[in-house]
Amino acid sequence: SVLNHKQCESYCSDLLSRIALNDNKAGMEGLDRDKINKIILETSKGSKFYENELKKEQQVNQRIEKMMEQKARITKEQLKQAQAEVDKLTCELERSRELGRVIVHVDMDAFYAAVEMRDCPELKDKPMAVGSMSMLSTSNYHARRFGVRAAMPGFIAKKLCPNLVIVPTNFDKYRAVSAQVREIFSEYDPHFMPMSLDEAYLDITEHLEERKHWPETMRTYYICDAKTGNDADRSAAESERDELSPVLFEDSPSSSPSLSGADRKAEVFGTSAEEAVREMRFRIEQKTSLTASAGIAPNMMLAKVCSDKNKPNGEYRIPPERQVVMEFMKDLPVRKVSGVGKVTEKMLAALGIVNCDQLGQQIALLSLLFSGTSWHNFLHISLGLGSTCIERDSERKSMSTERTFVEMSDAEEQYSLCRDLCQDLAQDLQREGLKGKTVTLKLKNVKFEVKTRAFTLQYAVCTEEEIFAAAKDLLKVEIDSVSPQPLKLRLMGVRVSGFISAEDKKPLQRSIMGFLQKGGSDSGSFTQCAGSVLKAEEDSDGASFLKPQATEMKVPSVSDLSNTNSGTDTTSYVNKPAVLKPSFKISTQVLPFLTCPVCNTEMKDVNLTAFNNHIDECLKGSAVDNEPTHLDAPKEQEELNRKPPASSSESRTLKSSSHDPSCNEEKPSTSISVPLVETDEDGDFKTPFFSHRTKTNGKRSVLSKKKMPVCESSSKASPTTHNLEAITEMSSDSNGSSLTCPVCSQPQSTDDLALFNRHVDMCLNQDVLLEFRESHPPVGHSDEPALKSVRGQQGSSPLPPSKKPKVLSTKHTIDKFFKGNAGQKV
DNA sequence: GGGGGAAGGACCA
DNA sequence: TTCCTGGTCCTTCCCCC
Repeated sequence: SVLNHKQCESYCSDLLSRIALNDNKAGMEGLDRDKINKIILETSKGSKFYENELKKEQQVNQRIEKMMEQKARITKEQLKQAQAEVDKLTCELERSRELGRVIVHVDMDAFYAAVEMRDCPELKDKPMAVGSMSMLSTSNYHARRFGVRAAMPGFIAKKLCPNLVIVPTNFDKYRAVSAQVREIFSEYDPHFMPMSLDEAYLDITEHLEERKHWPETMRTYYICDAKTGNDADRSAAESERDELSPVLFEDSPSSSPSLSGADRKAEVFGTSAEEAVREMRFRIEQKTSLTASAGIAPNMMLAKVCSDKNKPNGEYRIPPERQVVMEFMKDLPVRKVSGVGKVTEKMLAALGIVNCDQLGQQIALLSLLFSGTSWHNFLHISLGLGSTCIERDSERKSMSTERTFVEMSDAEEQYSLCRDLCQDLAQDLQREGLKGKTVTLKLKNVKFEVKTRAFTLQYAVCTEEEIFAAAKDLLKVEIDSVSPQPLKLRLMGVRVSGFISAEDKKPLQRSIMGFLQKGGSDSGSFTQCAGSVLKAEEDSDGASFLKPQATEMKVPSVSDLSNTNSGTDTTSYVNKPAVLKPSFKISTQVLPFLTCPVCNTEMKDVNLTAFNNHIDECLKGSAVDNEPTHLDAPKEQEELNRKPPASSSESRTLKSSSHDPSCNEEKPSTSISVPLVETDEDGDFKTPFFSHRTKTNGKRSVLSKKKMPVCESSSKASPTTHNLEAITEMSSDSNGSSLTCPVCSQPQSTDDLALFNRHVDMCLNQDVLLEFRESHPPVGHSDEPALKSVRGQQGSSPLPPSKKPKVLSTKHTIDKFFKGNAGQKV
């Protein structure tokens, strides 16, 4: 109501250019676009989706404006220079033009729809689509006449075509048909490149060479007879299909024109490329009752364009002659070329470029307006050049899973979904034997705004727990960023990328467990990264007991490690047993013997809780109890589950982790013993497994740098938790001017915290640590961050050598922790 | 200041 | 009532040399 006429017009024009009918698809020629667009517009208007599309469109318009301003500043001299460069490059490209390969792009016609029509013949004459009211995957040619096409929401399609039948997708079925088709592809090119279930590139150059010498019998195919041979069991409906593919209309071309005669029994195919491809399509139709279209050309770019030329059930060939290629490209709309989407199309249109001929004429200008990659691509397109080598077995770069749902605002539900996604993804990763270092969380809010948040771990992960540990922290930041408002989501996804190569999977360094088991052989047991942990499980049957503990040990995350149980825990999602499980689990493990890194006492048959307690005692400087106590698992579990009293020394918590809703700040609970916490270069705490940065509301923040609490509940932490704050409290004298070294119990001046830190470092460095460091130079991820957290990074940086700070800064150690947080006490 | 890596957004099929 | 998956490119930022 506030828009004037002109604004309204521009609004509609923006809308249309974005969500209007895209009739760049076979079977959609000559439609009444205005009428269809009006319906789409009316149905979409006012929706959140539409508003977002409009926003995106305005961004594109801004890009175009910027581009036009840039264009206006280009001088004749610049253009001349650019033209010279383009000419030079064109000459080089012409010289290297390769026309010797025969590349085929095969595309099944309306694939999903065709499969459904085949299996349900009554659909054949009706407009139908596959998908749901939310989104359609594809439509048949009847429906396309109404403007119904793939990637259109079902409810809009219904407006366009009220009689539309929407069939749900059945991917198992499509996969099975796809496998049949691929079998045929492999006979023409064993290394064909599938692009999706219904599409593939083939290089049939070698096949054609061989084919030349084939006798006619090898090129003869018999028509499937439903009443004879192997297909005797086929139903009447199936027999009927053979007469006409479900995607074909009565006047559609047949893949085998000569079959229409009286002699329909056999078909002999020639030796040319066209004949070979026609044979392939014939065989596909015989085997699946579905038709395919194909493009034959000297490169992939051209073949792809060609396959669309005579759809459905047709093929088109560009012979390997430069002149013919150039002629073909001349009138080709740029949008027909794979890789040119609606944004690029609009940007080029703003420069008066619609077809490939115009594109070729404007390359010099484009070279001044677009990136090198982009304009080189434009130049290739305008010359009709493309890849002549079908990339085989290219490595997967990422794996992800995402889900769209009705609005979800409840944090607990969101965490639960996040875990489900991680579980699915973990299964997929493990199925393919992949492990990746980067975990990305994708969120789409109810306004359709998409955000991705990622962090890269120090080692590759593949288990649900590991992925979730990272993903939930990313999610937490997003939830917190809008707090106290709820985060309203409509999509969530998790991705793992940065897959490691085979050699990276080798274990590099002993873990803290190996370190603590001084003298014992830890090779093949605990290893430094999750990937290696799994390897250890595979390699060492005898070490199977290590499996859950070793894996789960990696799980603690930022939130696990940065929250001290404040006593008000039950409602918080991070308090779910599933999240805390790792901390519990590890403490129940009983190991043959461990060596205390402080007093160097060897302890036999000790469980980790007892061992932890022992180190606590050592660090407090009190009497060392060399007799390990065994806590039985249920008792320990009970203790760990118990809420710590506000001020009590009775409860012994190995490490607690919770989120206190009353406190907005994070509180790290940094146990000195087993739970793994390390500092980053600045001495701030971070999760032991990764550091990451993320951007929230345009401002970068470092998730790992969770500042110490200015939170009332911090003082309520159980003293037996032994976080650094507690140690400070215990160690500092009454006037706060000195600290007692937790190792040697000697008072040290705090005038220079760096010196104090160095002193603690020296104490800890002695004996076991020194020996360990000498025998285990830091490589990649270290599993001893718990110790590092109190002694700084000196000599034990988890960073690879290249990233190690040259100067051992005083910043990144305990002093900063004291200054920044418990600093007031100091 | 440049190179390289990470993160995040956008585009495309 | 507007999908899912995966690849690529570009920009920005930061660290390191």
